[in-house]
Amino acid sequence: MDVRADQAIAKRARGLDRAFEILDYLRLRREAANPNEIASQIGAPRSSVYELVGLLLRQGILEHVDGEGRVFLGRKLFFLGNAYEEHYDFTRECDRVLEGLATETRETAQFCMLDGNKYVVVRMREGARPFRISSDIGQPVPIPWTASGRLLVGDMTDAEIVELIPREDFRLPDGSWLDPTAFIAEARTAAHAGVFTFDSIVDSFTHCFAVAIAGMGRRCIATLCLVAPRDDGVRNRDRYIDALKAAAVRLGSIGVPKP
Amino acid sequence: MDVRADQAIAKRARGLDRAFEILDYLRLRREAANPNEIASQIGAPRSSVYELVGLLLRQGILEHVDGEGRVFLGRKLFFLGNAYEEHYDFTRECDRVLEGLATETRETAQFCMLDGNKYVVVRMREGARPFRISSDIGQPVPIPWTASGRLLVGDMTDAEIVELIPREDFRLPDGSWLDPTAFIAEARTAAHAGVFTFDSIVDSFTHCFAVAIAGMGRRCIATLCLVAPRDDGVRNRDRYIDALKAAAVRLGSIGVPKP
DNA sequence: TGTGTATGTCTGTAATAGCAGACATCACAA
DNA sequence: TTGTGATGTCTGCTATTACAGACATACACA
Repeated sequence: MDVRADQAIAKRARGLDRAFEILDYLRLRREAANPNEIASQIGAPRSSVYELVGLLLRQGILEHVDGEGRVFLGRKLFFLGNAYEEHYDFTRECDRVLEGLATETRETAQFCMLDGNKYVVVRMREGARPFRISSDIGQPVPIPWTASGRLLVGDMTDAEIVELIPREDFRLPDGSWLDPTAFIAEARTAAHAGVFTFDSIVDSFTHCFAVAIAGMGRRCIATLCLVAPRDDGVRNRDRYIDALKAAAVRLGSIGVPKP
Repeated sequence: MDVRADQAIAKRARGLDRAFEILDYLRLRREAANPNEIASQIGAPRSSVYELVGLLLRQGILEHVDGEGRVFLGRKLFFLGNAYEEHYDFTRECDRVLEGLATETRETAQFCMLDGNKYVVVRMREGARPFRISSDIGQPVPIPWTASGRLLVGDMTDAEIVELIPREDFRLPDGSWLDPTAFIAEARTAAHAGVFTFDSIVDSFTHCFAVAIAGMGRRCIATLCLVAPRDDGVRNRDRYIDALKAAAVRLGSIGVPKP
């Protein structure tokens, strides 16, 4: 019943890969689940999931969340994540920079990165508007849907870009098809300028501004963005870009491990 | 029957366990390392570590940090840690509370938890003194060495406490031996009062104040602490305890997943 | 009552993962 | 040059594991 008809023979998955599948499933679900449900949702054998969940519980990577059965990400992941954060020491300064951007422009400011082959908002500061614009933190979004996406893949080769981004992610929310070649061309332009702006393609009322933040090795490892109502965006274009570029400079040492 | 001849038979370790051994090693080392060094440091076969590091790199759990070979904790762990943090939503309020405590008392305020069988400072706000007192974030410390330790194990049974804490952790930094029975007695008193204070046993000049923060199910899942010079601690004892208790109330809903 | 679904446990077994160890480099010192 | 240690790759063997599937239980609802 669960035999992948078209594909090759169902291969036996590695425990480690399954384990991280479980963790990622819980992360995106943002809610506890019992092993049974995890198994059915990620399409893994129940007995395997039960065993792995047991192992992960022993490690503190997962935790029992209620009286019965349901588990969620555990404290150990929190500690490991903190160690990453501390090593690449950007959170503190990043929050300050976002604060400054949001105050100065009154628009929503975001710090974004790639998570594997998706774009995610890592940190955000909402603007000072009656109706604020915001996004979900940590929610994966197809790279081609975002201004930052152009910058984040800007230093890859054409082949790397095509290989990284799932083909279906070029299908935009409105149903139209973004030609990968056109996307790559935009990425090249963006990488060269260090900035990319456009009327958002995930809605009809925002204009997005993104600037690149380079890490140690020249690469664009993150972006700073402003999300503005379209008319404001057009009106303040130069000012916003200047503000973003100045902010990016402040975060310039990002990605450099602390001394 | 489980023949637990610990050292006798060289057991073949599970990949998952080894993987988390690697992650924990890097976390505590706080610096990148190459697989060869990791293997020798954690006492694992080189070939196994090379394979596991490869798998973890593919998953984004580890990342190459420099041109060659050396790896450190990866971005995926950061995302997973963030998801934990968001779910148990305490960081933001916690930082505010620490800020308030540090401002009000001018002493160093800390938020502490157990990481497995060790005590760790999770967040900290230094006090407003010419010579500030501080600790390393995330560094494991033997539970019996700390005031918080009494509270954090206060809801376990005697047997659980003895099983949890490695025997050598009852050897205090000054070389003296803390009888586990005495420690457990202190833990009982602390659990009952919800507070524990003492002249620190890791140095000769601080007095520590700790209050319990209870999660959903009555348990003490974290503590708030103040670390003061001894004379100040004695002088302001009641005031500090009141401040901590008030702060703990503000964090009372901690551990409750967001609605 | 039976029937179906959701849950957790336990087993046997083929597939494979962890390991030992050989091999190949490179850097540097003697 | 030779020697020594640190580094990374590769292979084959077998102890272990990921899996299928049986079993057990609890709770629906007809």
